[in-house]
Amino acid sequence: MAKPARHHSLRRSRQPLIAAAPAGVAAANQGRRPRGIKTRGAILQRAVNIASLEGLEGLTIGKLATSLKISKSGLFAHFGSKEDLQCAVVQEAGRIFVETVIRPAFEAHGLARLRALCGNWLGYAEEKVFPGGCFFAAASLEFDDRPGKVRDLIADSIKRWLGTLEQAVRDAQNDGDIRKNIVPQDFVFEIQSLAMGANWASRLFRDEGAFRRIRRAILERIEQVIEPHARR
Amino acid sequence: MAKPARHHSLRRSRQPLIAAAPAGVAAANQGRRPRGIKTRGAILQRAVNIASLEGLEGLTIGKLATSLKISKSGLFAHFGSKEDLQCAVVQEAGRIFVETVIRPAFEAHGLARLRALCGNWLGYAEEKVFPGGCFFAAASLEFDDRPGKVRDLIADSIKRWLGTLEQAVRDAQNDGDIRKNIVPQDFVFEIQSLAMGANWASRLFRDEGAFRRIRRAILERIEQVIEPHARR
DNA sequence: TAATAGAACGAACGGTCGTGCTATTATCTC
DNA sequence: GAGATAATAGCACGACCGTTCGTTCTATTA
Repeated sequence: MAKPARHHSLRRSRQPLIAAAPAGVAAANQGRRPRGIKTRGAILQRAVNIASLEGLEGLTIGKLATSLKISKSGLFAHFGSKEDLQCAVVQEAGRIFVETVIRPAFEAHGLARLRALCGNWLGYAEEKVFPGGCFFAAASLEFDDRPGKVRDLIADSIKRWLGTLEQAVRDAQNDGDIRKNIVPQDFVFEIQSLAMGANWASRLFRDEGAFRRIRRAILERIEQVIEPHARR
Repeated sequence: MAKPARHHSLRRSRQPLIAAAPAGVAAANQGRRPRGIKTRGAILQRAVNIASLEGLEGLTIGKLATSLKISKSGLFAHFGSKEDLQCAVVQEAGRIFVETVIRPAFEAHGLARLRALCGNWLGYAEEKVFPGGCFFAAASLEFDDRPGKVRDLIADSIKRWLGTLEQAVRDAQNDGDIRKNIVPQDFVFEIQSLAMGANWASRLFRDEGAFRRIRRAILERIEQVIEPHARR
């Protein structure tokens, strides 16, 4: 056990996942790169969708290869181990999350950004950017008891997301839009819990009304903590 | 595929799971019954704990048998299929949930019952009645995309739990303790989301403070909807 | 045109999964 | 006690898992 794990693990594209934004076009889809990188991108795209439905452990290399009509070994060579594949999937999901939820909200600031972040998240979960609902909600509950690289990656990604929300709350407080006695961490945690609950109920009960109800609940909760002059 | 699944599925102890309460002692642990029923009880007890950590799919018959020092086939004979084992595990978890969270709260009524239900749930999740946190939170997210008996059982169990909460809200409204303009379903949904968020964060971030913060948030939320005379 | 490196393949490995058959043991009834 | 019945063990199965290997195809470079 504990193989040396040499192999030709390509290990390209180590972007910081949530920070800074790589500026240019998406990633790994422009044709003027070694051939395999396009394949890797296609693999990841499919893998993220499957994993959001079946879980990161239920995503098997054999089924993934079959569904892409390539050989198991050819696919495997792109990653080197199942754990590395899972890590790559988490990073890819994080990239999509940033592009869908976070970056568009960064055109606004303070309270408006907070509202945009919440709205984008609900849209992202409701419109099924991933067919299995919020990827990180599923993945975090699946891996919360399994120590390792995958779990750490998931926890870090979610921590960064919560940090982004908290910073928006702090900015809004500095702008005088949110009451100063609100503890950003606690407040963000409440909102995030409501959002996860919407994701949960909509999937388990096939209750699409969950998003509508939770959207209202979150907006109300935000109303409660903002200064009168910032009310809508 | 689609095996006939005849087999000798014993199928004892089909209690209604959450309704009515079977009155007498717990279940299947008193010695004056056929011997196998004690074994079955011991299997389920261990299975529930493993499943709460590894998931209902990660719970394998081989590992379960090994950890109980009995043979795979001997264990298997008690259930007849993995799906039936999973169903039995869900029902056993439901039984424990009822005993831990619901029944004690039924000594109170209306608003007091609602407060007890919420408090008991937070205690149940925080004190790790199941080592993997709330069993149903994990199971529901694992199975929300897999149609079948197991999923239906999980969804029904959770629906009954939410129904119990909603009835407590309605009773409190009839007592004049909770404002009449509150929609029980929406309100229960908010509270439940907060509770699930606490379970989620405490596990993913090993953040035990999550329960303290969410307990306060839930109590505050209840305060907001009760009539002044019922305030604490 | 020849040499080379990357990408994909098919086959196979050891292991574990759920499941089924058959034999053995323990328990209960007479 | 003997016989019936329930409970458990042993063993084997086919399927699929992640992984490794050697080979072949393809495209760029010399």
